[in-house]
Amino acid sequence: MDLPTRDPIPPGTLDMLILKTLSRSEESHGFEIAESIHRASGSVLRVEEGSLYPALQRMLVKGWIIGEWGRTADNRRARYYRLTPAGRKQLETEVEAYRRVSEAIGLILQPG
Amino acid sequence: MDLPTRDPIPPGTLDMLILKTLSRSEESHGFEIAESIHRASGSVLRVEEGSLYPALQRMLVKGWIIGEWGRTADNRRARYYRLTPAGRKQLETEVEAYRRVSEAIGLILQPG
DNA sequence: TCGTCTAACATAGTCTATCTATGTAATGGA
DNA sequence: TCCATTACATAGATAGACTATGTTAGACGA
Repeated sequence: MDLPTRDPIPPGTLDMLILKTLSRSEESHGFEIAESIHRASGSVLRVEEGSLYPALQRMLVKGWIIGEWGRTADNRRARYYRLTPAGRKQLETEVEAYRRVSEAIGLILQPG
Repeated sequence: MDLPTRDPIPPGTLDMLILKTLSRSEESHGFEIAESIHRASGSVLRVEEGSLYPALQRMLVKGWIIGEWGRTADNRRARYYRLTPAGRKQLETEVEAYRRVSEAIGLILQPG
């Protein structure tokens, strides 16, 4: 029983989580982003690669992030992503909507 | 511009919201459930009929709710649903998972 | 230098769940 | 008799995350 605690990413929140993760690091490559989300969530959430990379592609196309090929510390190829101003704006929008809906659900779940 | 404030139901939460709504009323028919969710959410969330009725069907099949045809106050046909013990258990499970994931996302969204 | 391992990226296809659009039946009122 | 409304129902579209699989290139031991 050493499987790590782990829930799937709720549909609709992945972009927000990636954007938020990028917002607090100068730049990151894919694996770093996934690890970062896992760690920052207290090991509750894990992004699968099959979700992560398509999401990064979509966000590149939308102009929310830019990506540049580079080298990791141990000299491997990796694509480094960073937020654009549009991405920062999008993050704000998504967090706002997330909080609104979250509070609404909280109201419904209240005991009573 | 009198469109009511309204966000879509986040995927994966509809069953929980319906179960919770039923848990606080002896019994309700479909329209009442939808109105109840809308009202209890502070008019933020609205369940579309095309989501509501299929969800009720699924939950009938799973044995989480039972439904009986009856009459509304103004003598219209309506199907009245109520929770089963299994439905009550399911509600607990879903709320627990929802809170766990919610907190995890909250951690990630923390400023810093 | 050979062979294997792994990191990192990529994508096709599937699945789940909500939404839009549409339709039915039944009741009450004009 | 005709129409509006309530309540239920369902087909099809759509979105988004998952599983499964594949590719590439560098690391590293023998």
